[in-house]
Amino acid sequence: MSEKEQRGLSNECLPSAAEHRAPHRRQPHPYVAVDVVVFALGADGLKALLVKIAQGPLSGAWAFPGGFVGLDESPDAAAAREVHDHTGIRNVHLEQLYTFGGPDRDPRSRVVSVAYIALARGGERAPHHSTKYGEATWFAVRRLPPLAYDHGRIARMALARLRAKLAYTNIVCNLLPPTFTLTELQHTYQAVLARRLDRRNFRRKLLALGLLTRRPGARRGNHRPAALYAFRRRSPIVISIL
Amino acid sequence: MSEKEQRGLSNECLPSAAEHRAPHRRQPHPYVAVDVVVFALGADGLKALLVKIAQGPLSGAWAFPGGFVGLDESPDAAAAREVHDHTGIRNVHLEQLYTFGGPDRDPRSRVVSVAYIALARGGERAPHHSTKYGEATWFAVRRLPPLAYDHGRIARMALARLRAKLAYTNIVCNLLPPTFTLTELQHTYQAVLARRLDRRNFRRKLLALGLLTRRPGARRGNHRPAALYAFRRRSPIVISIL
DNA sequence: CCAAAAGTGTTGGTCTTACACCCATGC
DNA sequence: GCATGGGTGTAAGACCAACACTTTTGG
Repeated sequence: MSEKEQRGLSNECLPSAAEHRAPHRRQPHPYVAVDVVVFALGADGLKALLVKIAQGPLSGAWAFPGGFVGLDESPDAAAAREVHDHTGIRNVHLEQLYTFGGPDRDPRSRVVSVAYIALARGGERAPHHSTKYGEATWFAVRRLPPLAYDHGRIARMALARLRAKLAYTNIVCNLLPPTFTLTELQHTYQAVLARRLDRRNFRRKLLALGLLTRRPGARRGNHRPAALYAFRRRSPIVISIL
Repeated sequence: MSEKEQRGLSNECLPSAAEHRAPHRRQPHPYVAVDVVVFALGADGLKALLVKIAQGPLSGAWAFPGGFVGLDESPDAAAAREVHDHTGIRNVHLEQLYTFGGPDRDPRSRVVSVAYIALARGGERAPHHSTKYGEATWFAVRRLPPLAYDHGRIARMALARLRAKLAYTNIVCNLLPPTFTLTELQHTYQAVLARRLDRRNFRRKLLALGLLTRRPGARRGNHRPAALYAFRRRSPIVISIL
């Protein structure tokens, strides 16, 4: 994810180089921010983390965690920092969602915001509450409150992207613990997709893909123990899963 | 860390809390630019527009057209402006590709760049040459020269995205004139995908989808006239095509 | 022995792929 | 009449969706 893009030295040689070479130097220009949609599995379905805006005219409204991109950090790093600050989680899976930059997103100042999706492994955790960060809470994605700014749009796009990628990547491994049962895997799919899948077809398909490997031991509960599996590879793979 | 300071005081948590703090804080922050990969159909396959960097250490190198995003325009508008300035084309199909923003892309000024894909209808046109913009040329995507900055990466990502979207959207309509023959449509797919498709299967599949409508008349050449078709809708549709 | 979840196969329909021949036209 | 691209059908295999019963365990 880290975009170490070497634009090179004087980037003002961008394609349209000449145009902005000197002229735009030192002129007011948009701020750059990130907004992060952090998804996690809760007991009752897929959750997303929201924070309550503490100041300004929109105080009290809910929004996704986010903040400015510093001069010396990439948007990816800024997104990772935001996730860590709000959840304490490091090494979440992060991927860029879309960049929103309309001049009227926020009437008070021009902000171009790079939205990210983050997937937190192993279910929701207690978010960090503090005066610094204000109230933060996990909401069921099906019952999000009204969101500030254009975050409603971000929410819809994030969920659509996540659902789409479930079908053709191994992205789901970022929502699961290292080992899991096939039923847990299926429940994860069902929680994200918000629809039921046929157990027999699901198991056959997933096993046939060869992405999983059997792990020793079993999950024991009140009933018949379930075999444990893990993803053979956690690096992103593009394959037709569903 | 300077990271924290950059982001402002208390609650950078608010994704946009930061935003309304922005006006009060005047500190250096990254520039925002766009880079546009303009695709068009040429007689011998898919083309992309490149401009030659005229100034700076990389002068002489090729890159995609791009430029800074002004305070009062959206990245989308900036991308459209770039395309128009270099090609004279308005109303191209534009879609966001990815945002690149590593801090070390430019030692002198930090630039976060939003990359776009643009599709020019009706084949390549003579690009605008001028002292302001320098030399601009259409290159076959299979034989792009070495590119400045990380534009090689942008090129690979743009082509991969375009190919992927051919299979599940009606995006191809943005590369074609209003009416076209099925053979022209197939050639467009083949040019982008760089592989051959079976004519009978292709025609059956496309017609079965119901996205096309027959147009009166026929394309006459040296041989049997070909029926003309048009897309029923040009608004983006998500459907499995291939 | 009962409840609850784990585990397993088959079948019918649909979709995909591969492939060969006739048609309409301009020259 | 012939060269060229336009237009059509079919058959075999792969894939997908629907569906019910047996197994294992804890209590």
